[in-house]
Amino acid sequence: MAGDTRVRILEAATDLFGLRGVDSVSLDVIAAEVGVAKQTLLYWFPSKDDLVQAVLVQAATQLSVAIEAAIRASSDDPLDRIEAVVRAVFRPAVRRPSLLGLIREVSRLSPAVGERFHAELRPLVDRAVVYLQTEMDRGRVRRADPRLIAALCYATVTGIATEPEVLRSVGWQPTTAELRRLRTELLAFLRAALAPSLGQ
Amino acid sequence: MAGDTRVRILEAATDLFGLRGVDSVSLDVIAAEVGVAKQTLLYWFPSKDDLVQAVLVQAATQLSVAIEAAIRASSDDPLDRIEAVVRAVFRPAVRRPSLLGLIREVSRLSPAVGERFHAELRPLVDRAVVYLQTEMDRGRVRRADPRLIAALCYATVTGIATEPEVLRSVGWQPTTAELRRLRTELLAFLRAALAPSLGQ
DNA sequence: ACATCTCTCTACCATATGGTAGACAGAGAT
DNA sequence: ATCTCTGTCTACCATATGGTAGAGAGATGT
Repeated sequence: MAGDTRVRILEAATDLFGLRGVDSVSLDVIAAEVGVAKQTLLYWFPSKDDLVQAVLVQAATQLSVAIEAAIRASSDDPLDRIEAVVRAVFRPAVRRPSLLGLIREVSRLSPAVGERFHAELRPLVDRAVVYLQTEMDRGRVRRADPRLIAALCYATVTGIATEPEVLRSVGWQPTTAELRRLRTELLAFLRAALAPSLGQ
Repeated sequence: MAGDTRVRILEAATDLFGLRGVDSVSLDVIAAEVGVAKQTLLYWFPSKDDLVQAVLVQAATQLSVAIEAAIRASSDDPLDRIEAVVRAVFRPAVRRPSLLGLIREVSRLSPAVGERFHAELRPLVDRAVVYLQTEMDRGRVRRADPRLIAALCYATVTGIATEPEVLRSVGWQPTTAELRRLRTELLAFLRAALAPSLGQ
């Protein structure tokens, strides 16, 4: 069972960190969740910072992979492609609600950890910005600052996926039917926001 | 100077909680920031939970007031009105970046605190949903689920305002000029997302 | 048989944290 | 003058937390 414990620790830590925040989750709690002594955690990850970093890198990798696959599988039309990416992010985010919440934690951690995390995602971001720019030039996406459009799309998706409070405020419930509605509305929202305006 | 200390505690706590998270900020740190003994905090707010609650209620009230004023002062057109609200939220959010970050904390706190916070904002949310519905009926806002549209707008604004990491990822810098650009793009994004589609 | 390596554990420890107890100083009120 | 109330402080405490030291059990290689 080599690595089994390590994997279980990573999964539990991902959920707990993403759900309740890194600082609010103690090593004891994670250990209890995994069903192991705290020492075992510190054997696999020499310090809490190491564990946090490993969790973040793993999350970044998972998202990257899902997104890359969605891009390759999608059609040529930019709005379809963006929809495919959103769907790809939405799926793991729903199966594991802590995933995106985790990313919000980055801003609170040490700059070093944040830097490592960014390095992991940088190529993806850069490509997205370049892609948006070319599609704007071709008139298939509303002309705007591609950097900020990328950030806004990300903020919308992450925001809606990580703020259960907001959805609760408007009477939304986390059922499958409601979830599908939410995804549909999210996609329509983004399509409208990105569609080229008529005067070009 | 009655209440002066109390106010200073509230302000420091708002900033620190919003910036670094409730659990990561100790009473000692807040006390040091205010320049006062920890005991003085516990004199004004009997426990940390009480302080958290007070901070949240104050933030909710501030936002409510700013939004109400913006609504009253705005024109009849729904997109203009929404723009006015966004500007109203954007201003305090920029002056005090911790304000919106604080709201994200709600989901992590005890349900009781969350409930109290929601009660404060509920009327505002309900009115927004009703308003969106009527404007959709009048054909001045893209037809969709008004509850989810409200949540999506909120997620977009909050997301972009509270995720400096994302903006940094795309090379954005927090200068005044860039800030204006961001606000402009955000408003254009929301306008596009909310404008009625042409086939009605 | 022995040594080594891997993995998990129990037993501690130093520090930080939320909170209690109570002293002390100043301002009115009587 | 003394009592009381308000606001701030110092001294302390119980607990939780990240981390260290090192032992024990089982597998593996020689």
